[in-house]
Amino acid sequence: MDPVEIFKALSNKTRLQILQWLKEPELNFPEQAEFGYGNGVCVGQIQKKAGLSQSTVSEYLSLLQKVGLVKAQRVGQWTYYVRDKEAFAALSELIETKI
Amino acid sequence: MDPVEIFKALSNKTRLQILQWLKEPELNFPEQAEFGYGNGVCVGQIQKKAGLSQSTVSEYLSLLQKVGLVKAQRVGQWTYYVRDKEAFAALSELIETKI
DNA sequence: TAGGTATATCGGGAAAAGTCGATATATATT
DNA sequence: AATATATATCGACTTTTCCCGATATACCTA
Repeated sequence: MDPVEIFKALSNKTRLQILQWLKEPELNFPEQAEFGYGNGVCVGQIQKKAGLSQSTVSEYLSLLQKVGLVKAQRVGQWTYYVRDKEAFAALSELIETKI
Repeated sequence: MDPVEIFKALSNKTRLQILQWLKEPELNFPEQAEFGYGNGVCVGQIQKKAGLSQSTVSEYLSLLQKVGLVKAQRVGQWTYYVRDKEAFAALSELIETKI
């Protein structure tokens, strides 16, 4: 858990938006319904909603995963992403107690 | 309160360090003692401890103030900075509830 | 008002981040 | 094996950040 890297990851409007969307997947990614939400939301859905290029969104997601804010899971040809709730709780705690 | 700007301000080792120092001024800025801690810690003390140039530290502090993480107060020729506790509480809250 | 001290602002060069299109890789289907 | 689809990686270009020295401004004191 490197705070500087985490804050860098959060210093971007689109990435922040993605995280907010992932807070309520059913609401924000209705097209994901036919594949279920059990594993998370796949890159394509997120890319479509973000409106940036496929490569950019893929990089953003892997960055968010690298710093631990989301978890990724490959299922078939899809990679599903979910918000990591514990990471946010830990970050919140850190902000009040350490910074 | 613009989250992206706040996170940008926090995305720097030195700025993060300064905020941590300001959490315990008596401990981290003993030389400030002779002027008291009532108003906060002045730029010179912070600059000396950070080891970066005067201009850089001055800019960092005014950036931290712009996004609301610290409060500044001019007293004579000195500008004193203090951590804004409420801002951190609000940020912590935002991280758990909105992001 | 002249000089000293503390802080702020400006201009710039180097490094990092943002973003893209092109291409590579992994998996699924025929 | 060939093709199609989803995702990842690469190379390039533009914008932003980092950090400095030089200079300006504000305030204090003689």
